[in-house]
Amino acid sequence: MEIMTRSELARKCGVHIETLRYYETKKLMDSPKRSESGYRLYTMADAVKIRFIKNAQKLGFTLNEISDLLKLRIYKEKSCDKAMVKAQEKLEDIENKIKTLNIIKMALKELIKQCEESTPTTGCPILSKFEPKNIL
Amino acid sequence: MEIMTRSELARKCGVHIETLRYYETKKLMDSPKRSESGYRLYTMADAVKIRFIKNAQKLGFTLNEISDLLKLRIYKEKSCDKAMVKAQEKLEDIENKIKTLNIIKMALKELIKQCEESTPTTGCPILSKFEPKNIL
DNA sequence: GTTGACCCTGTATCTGGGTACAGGGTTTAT
DNA sequence: ATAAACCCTGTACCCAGATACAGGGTCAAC
Repeated sequence: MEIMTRSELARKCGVHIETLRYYETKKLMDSPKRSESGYRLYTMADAVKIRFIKNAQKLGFTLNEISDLLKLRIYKEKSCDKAMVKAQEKLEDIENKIKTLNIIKMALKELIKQCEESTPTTGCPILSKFEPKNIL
Repeated sequence: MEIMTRSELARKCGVHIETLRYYETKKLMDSPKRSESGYRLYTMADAVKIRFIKNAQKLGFTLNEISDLLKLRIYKEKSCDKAMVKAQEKLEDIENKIKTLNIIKMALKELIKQCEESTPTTGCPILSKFEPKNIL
């Protein structure tokens, strides 16, 4: 299992076969060695890389950001500071997203509450609340 | 200002001119009346609709979902129940997103903490944490 | 020795939410 | 009366992150 074909690596890592080629064109994976007949030959190092990418995605990093992280991984010396900065930036990013979603959540809850309290004659507050200039 | 041209409506609502045509093809806006020469003629009702769409987007609704909401707006009678169900579904949706982001936030914080505690000899924990099979 | 399961490349398509541009017609101001 | 500033249509392009498909080559099994 040390050397794998494209579909084997894809299955092993739980990704679509075409995703591997996609990552290759995106320069996230480097071009693998080829067999005589041109088949891509992957190793465990490639599996590790895929997991790296997928794990970073789970933390909300985009493929472009992951590309930067992967470059850090190559220059292991002194890369920790940079990786930490990126992690901190991403943390702020995530925290901002959470704040925004909380505002949205409150607005939705308020709408639903008003809707529950409304009388049939006054029309739907949800629909009419969407009409003013600014709701958030 | 009762009757507006495309760029006037766009400016008034703070959207790109082409967005209006885009919404028209997406059936979010109905085709406006035309002048003799074929120019689109918009009214305040269209401005209200754009605001409706933009406000619903702020609450995290997709254009497809907004399309459904707009249909409810037409059949005002008995539409409140349906609108409330959609709002509740969206609320759950938002709450799930917040939960996921909180998990991500915690994972990032943990990584950063480990990074701060690490010694230069052990390598970057952020980068090596991205390698195992499951990090969340 | 042929059938089926792979692999290759290039290109197209998808979702979502737009934006841009070409090639033409119109309106408005000077 | 002509130039700027609009408008029209159709189509292409953008981002991200893939996924699909066509038309061909290869490999392993029976």
